[in-house]
Amino acid sequence: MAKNKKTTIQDLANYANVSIGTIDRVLHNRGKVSPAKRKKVEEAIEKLDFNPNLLARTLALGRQFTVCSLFPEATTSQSYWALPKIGVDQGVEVYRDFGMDLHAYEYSLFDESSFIKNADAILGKNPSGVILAPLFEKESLEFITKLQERSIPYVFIDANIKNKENLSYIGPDLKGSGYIAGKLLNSVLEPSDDILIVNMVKGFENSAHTAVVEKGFREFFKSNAALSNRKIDSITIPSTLETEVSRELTKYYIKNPGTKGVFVTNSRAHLISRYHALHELDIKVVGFDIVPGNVAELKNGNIDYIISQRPVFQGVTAVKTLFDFFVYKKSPAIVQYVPLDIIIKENVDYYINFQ
Amino acid sequence: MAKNKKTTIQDLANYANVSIGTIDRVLHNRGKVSPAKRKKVEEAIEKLDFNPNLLARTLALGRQFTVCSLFPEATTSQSYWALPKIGVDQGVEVYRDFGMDLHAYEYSLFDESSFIKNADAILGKNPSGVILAPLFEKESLEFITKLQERSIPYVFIDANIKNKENLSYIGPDLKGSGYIAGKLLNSVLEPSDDILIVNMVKGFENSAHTAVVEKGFREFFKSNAALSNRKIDSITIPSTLETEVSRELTKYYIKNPGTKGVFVTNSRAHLISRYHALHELDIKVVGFDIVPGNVAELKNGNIDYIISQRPVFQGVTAVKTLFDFFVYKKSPAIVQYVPLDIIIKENVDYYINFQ
DNA sequence: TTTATATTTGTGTACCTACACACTTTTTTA
DNA sequence: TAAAAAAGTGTGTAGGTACACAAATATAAA
Repeated sequence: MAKNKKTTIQDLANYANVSIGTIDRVLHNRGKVSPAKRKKVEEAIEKLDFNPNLLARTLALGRQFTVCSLFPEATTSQSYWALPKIGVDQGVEVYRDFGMDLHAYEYSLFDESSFIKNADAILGKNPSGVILAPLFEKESLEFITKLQERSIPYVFIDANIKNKENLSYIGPDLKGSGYIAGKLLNSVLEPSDDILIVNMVKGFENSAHTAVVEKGFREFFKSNAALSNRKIDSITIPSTLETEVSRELTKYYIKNPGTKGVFVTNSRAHLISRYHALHELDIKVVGFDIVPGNVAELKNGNIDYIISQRPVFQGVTAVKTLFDFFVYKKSPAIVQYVPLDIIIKENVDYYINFQ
Repeated sequence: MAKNKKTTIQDLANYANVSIGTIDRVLHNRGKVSPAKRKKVEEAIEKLDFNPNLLARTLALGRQFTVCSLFPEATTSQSYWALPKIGVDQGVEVYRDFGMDLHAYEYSLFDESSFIKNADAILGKNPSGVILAPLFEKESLEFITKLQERSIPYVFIDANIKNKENLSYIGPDLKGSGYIAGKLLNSVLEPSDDILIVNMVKGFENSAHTAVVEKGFREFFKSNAALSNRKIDSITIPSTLETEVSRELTKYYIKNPGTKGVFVTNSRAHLISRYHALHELDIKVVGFDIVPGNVAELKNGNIDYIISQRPVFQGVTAVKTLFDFFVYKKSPAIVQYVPLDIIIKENVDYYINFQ
């Protein structure tokens, strides 16, 4: 053991009777060392339990890591996409003194060309790494092709495109999240109650995403014969405007008065539950993510369960993944599923206070 | 802005036409600077947006932080106390190059004198800070008195002693955790079903702890008139041995056949649910913590809900709290409640894979 | 005005690593 | 065998900060 003080390269040099230059050549396999001395040095490394000091190394190398993020724009501080951004900022803050540096870019979900424009801007920066939320599949593919040409590593966050050369995907297991939603909604319904799945799509978001969530949801009910003869409809509302949402829901509920549970496949459940409250409908709601709107509705009882996919943590993890790759050359797991937190009125505050 | 390269003290010196020595005196309020130069330097700090480089500072100071932890012993790698330990190890690993250094001590829950012995050993080390799980209240009070005499900062983890000079408490809101357990158990029971609360106490653990959890649990049922006429008993089993547990449960269940739900106030729910499975009893179980025994029982359906108080995260947070205090002189919140995660069969794996 | 004292300011070194460069020793080739 | 090439080894410096110490300047006392 003998780890009173940390072993330095000078300690190694003293032990092996060589200069620190030779130590360095051995450590970094830069050749030009006689077998005899190399052996002595390796013995020293072993005996003195040497670990390079990351601080001194970072300082000596003076490297700079520029990371670019490309996310959908957070229209207000209330919206979901504000959260991963906060996480990325937090992560970069931690590694700032290690030379990490962030340029955040945003694209509009209503405008593919804004994605392309920002992607090009990122390429112009020639970053060390990229964090991408690939909600536009086609444009994302073009972008990552160019990243690969330039050997710029990238991670996907929140949404995944499979079988690509991304370093890692950091986000939820979409199918699993739907399955859990199914279990939760089922737990607050009677066996005969009908269910509605609402896909509320904003702009040109990739709908393959919500399709997987829906599939997981339906799978829960299929997995249990006793539950599988319940009616489960799904509708897509191509807007987040109150009037549009209101009209679509009214249209549906008038035709389907047996609906007792709603599953909203993204973070906009509060738009639905507010409608229910307004029209005094006793319908259970399960949705995603701890955004302010959902929290308020959860607390006043209009939403029953929120599933959180830890958006802040996703951002932090994405940054950490890139850093570990740059500095420690550590290859991350290709898929890093975040925990899916089950949030109810009674535990939501603990989550809010800790992010 | 102009943050192309980070501002260094040399940059400040150039801007203010002084030496870096003077810069340092201003930065650290070491006096002996003429008002004129001080003003110029302060202007430089402002204009150039200077932030000291933590790496270089740490290297220059060469400080060493010795942290000692004092936890109950983890009898096997399966037991709860293995988890906070893992967290502490992870945290210390992060800050190792910043001079942080850990000595972990353990005490037996069956032997107060082992607590005293280890506490004395820690005092002998004269650490920079201490992480304490104060499960023996009296002995803990004596220990922290001595820590205070020596001005050694300490944090409580997992269990709290209120109104002490601890830097912070990092752990669950015990009352809230009981309340949530009540809500969860209620959600899987019929209104007329009876409930049993099991306090399984090992050694001389502080039972005030479980009393608070039980109080929170009962409060849930009191808060709702419709639920408050259900029978809720509680028993204390002063052992974790299978034969003891078995005898106590048999005794109770024979006299109380209406029992349909059990709440176990600590991490030993699997001992109860195994008994249920063995005796083919259809009794719902809610307990705490993702220990291997509970995970297995959750997966095979004998436990319905596990509430996790993020033990690993508690350890990490405790270390981070001390580090921030040492290095940034940042005073933490006196109470840092960890999120209370609701774990079911369907989401448990995400939690396991991420710790 | 000179000396003594206090105040202010600058310099050098340590912390640890990485790498360029220079120097020394050995081996190869003419 | 001398010169050239190759291999092996050591030195110096940068990177940013903190602090001891030296130096310079200003103020007070004689």
